[in-house]
Amino acid sequence: MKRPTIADIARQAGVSKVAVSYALNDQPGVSAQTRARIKAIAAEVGWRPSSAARALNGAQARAVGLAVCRPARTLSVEPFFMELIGGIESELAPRSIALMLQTVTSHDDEIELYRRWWGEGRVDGALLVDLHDDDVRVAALAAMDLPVVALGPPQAAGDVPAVWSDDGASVHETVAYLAALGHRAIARVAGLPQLAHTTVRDAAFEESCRAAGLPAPTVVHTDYSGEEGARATRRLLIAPERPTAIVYDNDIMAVAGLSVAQELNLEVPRDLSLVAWDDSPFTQAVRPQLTALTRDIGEYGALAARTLLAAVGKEDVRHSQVPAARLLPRASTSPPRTA
Amino acid sequence: MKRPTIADIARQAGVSKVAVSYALNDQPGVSAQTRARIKAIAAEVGWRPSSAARALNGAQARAVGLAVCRPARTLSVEPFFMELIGGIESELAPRSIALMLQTVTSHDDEIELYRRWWGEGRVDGALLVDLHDDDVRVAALAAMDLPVVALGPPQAAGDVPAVWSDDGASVHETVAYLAALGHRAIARVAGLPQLAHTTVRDAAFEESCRAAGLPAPTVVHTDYSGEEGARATRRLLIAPERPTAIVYDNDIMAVAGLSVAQELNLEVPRDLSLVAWDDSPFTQAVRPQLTALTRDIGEYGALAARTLLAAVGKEDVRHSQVPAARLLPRASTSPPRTA
DNA sequence: CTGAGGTACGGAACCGGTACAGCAGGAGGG
DNA sequence: CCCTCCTGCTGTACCGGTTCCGTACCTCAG
Repeated sequence: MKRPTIADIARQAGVSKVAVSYALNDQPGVSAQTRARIKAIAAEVGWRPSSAARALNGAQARAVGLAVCRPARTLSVEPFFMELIGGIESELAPRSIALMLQTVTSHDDEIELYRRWWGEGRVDGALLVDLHDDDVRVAALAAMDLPVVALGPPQAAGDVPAVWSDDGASVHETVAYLAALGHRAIARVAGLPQLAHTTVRDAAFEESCRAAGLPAPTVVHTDYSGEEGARATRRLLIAPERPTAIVYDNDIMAVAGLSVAQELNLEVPRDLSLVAWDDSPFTQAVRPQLTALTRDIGEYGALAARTLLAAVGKEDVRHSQVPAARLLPRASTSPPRTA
Repeated sequence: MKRPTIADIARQAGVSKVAVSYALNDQPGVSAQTRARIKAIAAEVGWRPSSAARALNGAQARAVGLAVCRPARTLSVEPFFMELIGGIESELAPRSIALMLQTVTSHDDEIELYRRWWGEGRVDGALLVDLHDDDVRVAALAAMDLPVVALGPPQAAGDVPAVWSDDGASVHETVAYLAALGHRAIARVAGLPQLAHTTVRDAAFEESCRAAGLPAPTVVHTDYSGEEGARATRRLLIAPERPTAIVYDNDIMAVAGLSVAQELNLEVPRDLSLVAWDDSPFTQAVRPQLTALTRDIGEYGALAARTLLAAVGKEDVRHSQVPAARLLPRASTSPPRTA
């Protein structure tokens, strides 16, 4: 028993395929009575429109693509992605639009994947994540007329509409707060240096320190993993002039950093203040609970999805912003002992 | 400028559409010379096969579906899902098969979603996760002839082929280990009681304690969140007969439990031993590092994907197993003080 | 009673591929 | 030299919808 088609329904109802098509799509051209009869039959036999047949007539694919350029097995290191996907889904699911997810290993592969998806008519648009400085994907995607929305700072997105949050403001708030507490030596354990938002945060960090009259900060770049976060922290803490506060680019490195501090017999926050970028259940699960830069990642994804759908709908789409991450002071920050 | 079709290529090459189709699909029926010419033209104009047109001819959708029945915004609480998806992708991506991901809020919605995806020809098969006892989805999916593979214990999967790991063996190993250390009062902070693997672990836990000659264990069920993990731990530790060891059903609750113990001035592992189910960067980031039940979640997803692809290919598919989670002792377990 | 206009429906073409039968022309065997 | 087989290609139908256009019928105004 194969899937029923509108031809089957037409035969049962004693009308033409066309009448069935009109009836099921609520288009004028059939009487209310016939429409009801056809709909009843369609419901009874469990008819579903073939997405392939629809797409063939130039209709939309009702799916958007998301390629993630990270090793398939290390997607999990940050809760960030699942939260983002959750937010995206919260906009797509009610509209019955699916998310096509695929991991790739290089930007070239990613471009090729989008080209294929778009060429094959499998997606109506795409989301670009992990924006790099001078990102090769931006120009490539713009050139292929695929509706795209980038998640990241506008200056890295070129002509592609970007959804972003003002990380610079968050950095400034954090540095100003630490400076007000009396910290002068503030270090930063940053993420991958080629990511555009890392560059933005790096620059803002330096600028904020200068504005607060602090010496230039030490910045260590990592791959976001707990191990590298721990190693960076160790390096910072055994240096002759060790910082009294460290700001981490994600939650897992901050937790790892806390352990290293305890390992070195430093008391947090008395001997060392810690700030985590991105709040998560883990920042609250450890003791002391970590001061964190919190933002609504779900809303970030949701706004990106809404923006993309607008772009798919041929609307003129501009950059749009979600609120910057807010500093949420907890027990891991205090005035430094020497202050 | 719209997408080129095989008709365009046929015109340029001066042959029929059919010849082009044969040439591009490496089917016999055209000379090597013509084939090369056609392929050159196709590459030049950037032709891609329309997935819609192919699907219309009964071909496959080259996509599999995964619906997750959890609130969209709380997908992130466990790294588990991203690791699983990473593993699934590692099998799908090389075959150019996409993963359709959608979150739903009820099992009825989930069934309806699969019915739609399948009816619309958008997916070739589906993965079933978070298996419940007496899961309504199992029978519903089996009835609609959609190739399905369930991730969970076979006894909950009914006629659907399951990919599973022997949680009972892992529980047994853990309890035997704790008993050997001298623990007698072992408690368990479990996940959602309606999940099939929770039931399996609950039963195995009780059975293992009996086998080791220990009193019946206290089991507290939670929603996997850090807050509930903390509350459960607090309740266990302030009870008159408090346990000397606690086994948690995920990593985040274990980390939260560790904090609660420290809050109550209990030293881990001297006063309390802790075991986390599922290893993650966080179990190693806290001090003491947590003894964990570790398994290759990526391989779990990969095996599920391979099994599903076999089922899609009409192969006769049976239950298959990944290795059970192995106990990895770290610093959070030791003999109890009184022993 | 006639013609205009609206309603309800049917016929045919089309979207972009694939499957299958048919048909030239050349090679090879008897 | 004729018949068969193989090669290389074409024509046509088809998948399951949508859209354009045509047409029969009914209603109502003039």
